[in-house]
Amino acid sequence: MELTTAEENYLKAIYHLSDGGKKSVSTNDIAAEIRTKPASVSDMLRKLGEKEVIQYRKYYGLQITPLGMRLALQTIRKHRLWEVFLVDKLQFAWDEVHEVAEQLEHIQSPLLIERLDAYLNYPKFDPHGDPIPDAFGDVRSRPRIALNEMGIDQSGQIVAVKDSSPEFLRYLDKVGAYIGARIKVLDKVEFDGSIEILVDQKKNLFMSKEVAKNILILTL
Amino acid sequence: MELTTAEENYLKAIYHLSDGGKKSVSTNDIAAEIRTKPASVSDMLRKLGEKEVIQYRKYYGLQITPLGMRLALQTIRKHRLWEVFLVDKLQFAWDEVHEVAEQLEHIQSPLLIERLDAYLNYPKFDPHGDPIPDAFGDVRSRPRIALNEMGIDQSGQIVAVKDSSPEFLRYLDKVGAYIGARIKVLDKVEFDGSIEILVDQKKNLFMSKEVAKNILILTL
DNA sequence: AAATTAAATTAGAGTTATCTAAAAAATAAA
DNA sequence: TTTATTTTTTAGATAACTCTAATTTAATTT
Repeated sequence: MELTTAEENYLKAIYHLSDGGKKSVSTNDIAAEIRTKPASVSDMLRKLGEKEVIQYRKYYGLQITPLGMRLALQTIRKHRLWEVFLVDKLQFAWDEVHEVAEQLEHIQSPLLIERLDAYLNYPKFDPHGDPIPDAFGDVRSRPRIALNEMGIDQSGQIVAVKDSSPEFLRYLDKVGAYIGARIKVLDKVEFDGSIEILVDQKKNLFMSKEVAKNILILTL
Repeated sequence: MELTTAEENYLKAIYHLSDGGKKSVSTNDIAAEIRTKPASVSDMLRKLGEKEVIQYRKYYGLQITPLGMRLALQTIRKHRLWEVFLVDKLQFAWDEVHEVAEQLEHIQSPLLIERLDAYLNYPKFDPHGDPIPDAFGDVRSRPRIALNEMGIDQSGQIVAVKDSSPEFLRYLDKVGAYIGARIKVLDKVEFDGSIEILVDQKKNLFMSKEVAKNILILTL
């Protein structure tokens, strides 16, 4: 089964929006994610249906097939491995990698990915803390909750971010919140959901709910 | 100036076939090189002419413009840097790199290429001995002649190969002819142009003219 | 110089992916 | 439960790249 670059991008978007096949996804959602028009999405869904990577009944909705799942995970694996390469080997900052990885993920060469994986020492997570599927598509995911859902005095470790936009990542750099940091919730403001945390037992950090929602924590 | 992947491939082919803008190139030659039909080439030449990367007068021929030269060299630079990466870092054999580099060369990211170049320690030649243009498109080319053009008793060093097909490169691996090897011409057969050489002062090697033509030597 | 052959180009059509505008179906509201 | 709204799909165009078949131009041969 061979997918075009566009098809891979749609499938990846569907995988992400459906949270790995769990939630249902709308045509409009996909259009927004891919930054295209709903009409284009409809057309592509028909094609993806014909290729049997999704099961599609028009007006009703879609479901990723096991084949589609496998292919989506393959693309995600490639994307995240390239991100690790860019950060670990080429000194990219974590907010600079997405766009380039978006291109690199479409390179077709199983040998290349095998070798890259080995060269990087079989990393389990990308620079944003997202798990890298192995060659069989298996994902070692850690149970994690958004920072805004933690209670006062609860402790944990930042393991990933939900939003990977350069704007958000640069903000985190600025305030010193990085993946791996130990944190403890000091206070929560009921009114607006903002939160105060202690980072690495030495630095107080105050942030809005909007920010906290995009920081994922492994609780201790 | 932005070129599509297809345009980059055509421009690269034109650059190679014209020997860097020296020789004239025919529509048929380009079609053969790109493995496409002459009709497609005509169409593309018109487009490349409009984009002013070549000067094109139909039925007469074409000439690369300085702009086209710069863009072609940029693509070649990327191709060869990726080849070095694949061989030096990912343990690819020199006959396995071409196809993958053909894809990687189209990744658009100036930062990526800068960083890759630095990471590889600013290599001057790719695994086949071809010079890598620097960021300004300057090429440090060495004067070199084909092995079949050398005279008896002449010595030199293998610096590059003309043919980069897996078949040819694997043959060279098998007989122990590698880039960097010191060689000396022991005998030449007038009848068929075949040649006998001494490799690294210890190994005798007999080869056809067809093979010798594709081995490039830096004479001492 | 006319006729033949070879090379290059145009015409017309197909594929992939996109769009706008219009129509159809499903959902929400009155 | 009819009406209104939102969502989704189809219809028809466009752009990039390719092809086959037909035509035009250039080069060769007689």
